[in-house]
Amino acid sequence: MASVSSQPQFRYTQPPSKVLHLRNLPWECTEEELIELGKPFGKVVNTKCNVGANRNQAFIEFADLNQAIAMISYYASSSEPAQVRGKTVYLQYSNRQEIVNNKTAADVPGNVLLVTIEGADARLVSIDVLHLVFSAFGFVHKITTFEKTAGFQALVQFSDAETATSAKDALDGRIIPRYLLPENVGPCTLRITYSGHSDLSVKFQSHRSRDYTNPYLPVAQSAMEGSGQAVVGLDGKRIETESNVLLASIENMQYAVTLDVLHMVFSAFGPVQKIAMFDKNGGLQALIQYPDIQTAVVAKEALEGHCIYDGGFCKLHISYSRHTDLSIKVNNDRSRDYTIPNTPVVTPQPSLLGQHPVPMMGAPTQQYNGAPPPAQYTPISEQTMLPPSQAAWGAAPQVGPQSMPQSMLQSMPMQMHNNAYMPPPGAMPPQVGPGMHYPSHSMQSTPTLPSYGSDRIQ
DNA sequence: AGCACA
Repeated sequence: MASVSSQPQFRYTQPPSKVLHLRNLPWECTEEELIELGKPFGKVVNTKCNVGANRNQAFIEFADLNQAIAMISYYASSSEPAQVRGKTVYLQYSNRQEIVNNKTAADVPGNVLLVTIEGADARLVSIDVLHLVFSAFGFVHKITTFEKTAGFQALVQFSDAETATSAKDALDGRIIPRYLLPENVGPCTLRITYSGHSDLSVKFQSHRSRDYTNPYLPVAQSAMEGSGQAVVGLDGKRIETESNVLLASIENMQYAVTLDVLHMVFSAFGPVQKIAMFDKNGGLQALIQYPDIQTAVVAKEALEGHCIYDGGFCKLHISYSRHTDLSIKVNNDRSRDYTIPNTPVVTPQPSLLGQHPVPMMGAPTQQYNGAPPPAQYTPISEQTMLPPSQAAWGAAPQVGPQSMPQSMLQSMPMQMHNNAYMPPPGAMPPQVGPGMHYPSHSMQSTPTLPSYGSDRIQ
């Protein structure tokens, strides 16, 4: 007797099953279409589409065997073949008794998305760019990134599955808009599924992971030390490692910059703990220590490239220092520790003020320590503070707990890029467009969501 | 046009 078992299971050899096997389906046939097809014959309890190498096969499982038989019988004698979108599909009993749906976590909606960034330059996509892209759909709580065999991947956590779904639906299969990437970075496609996670564990703010809900999360030590591992960020600019200590160098120092002037300028953004001034390469440099990173970030963003005195004099260049706590040995005219109580803080000498121009910036309308600002100092003007490209920006969310001069709150855009801190969900204005967080140049403030439509895809 | 895992 010839055994049947080795025979390919063709034609009518299959015994009846609640499960029907369909082939020759149109491209990307949906579950809904399968249900439509089977519904006249009974209750479709399960389906599986896009099966097989060509993804043009499918399964339909009925609640009852008789329903499957009814469908097969009907089309066996019908002059009209079964059709989906006008295309003839062929049915037969499946050789399985039930559909096993490998519903993985990737298919179950959740608040965390698994994002695979595809493209030769995928690794050059910074966490900040990802944050920008996904922030368009809601508050992004956390992001972690990692390298797997699948390539460069990220987990993006939203508050709920609905928000995550809207982001997934809009972004899956799209490329990251070119204007968000440095020019030398090639196209990067986003592949998005759901993650099984619901709450990511982020221990540190780093170039690999961020927790935007926790402003006080420490910055990873690894991110602090390696200046060499600076990441290429937006526009190909290096993203520096943030620090609570700023290194300021002063260019075109036509006028003497004193400790007190620096103290005043930098106090506009929060309490200055320590300042140390020193000469380097024939110029003056200073280290300015804040209690926290976010204050330093705000101060750096606001002051970088600006001049202490009008007329292009004493231009500030600011970077993050690798120090986190300055060691001030002695309080003198070059260094000071403002955290030590009862330290006499020398106010600017009247004689000096008479000889020198009035600093153009840095005078807070209200100081963090409650002391009234020296009357001699002109309050910051918006024009002085804002680079032209940023002047059109709208009001920005308040950052951090520091009491900031009201004039600054209104005029200064909070540049959130590279910033480990984001305000908690409650502090976010309801419709902050992603433009809000964009770095100044090349990005315009957009009150609406970015379009990922075909006009942007190229 | 021919049975889904990886």
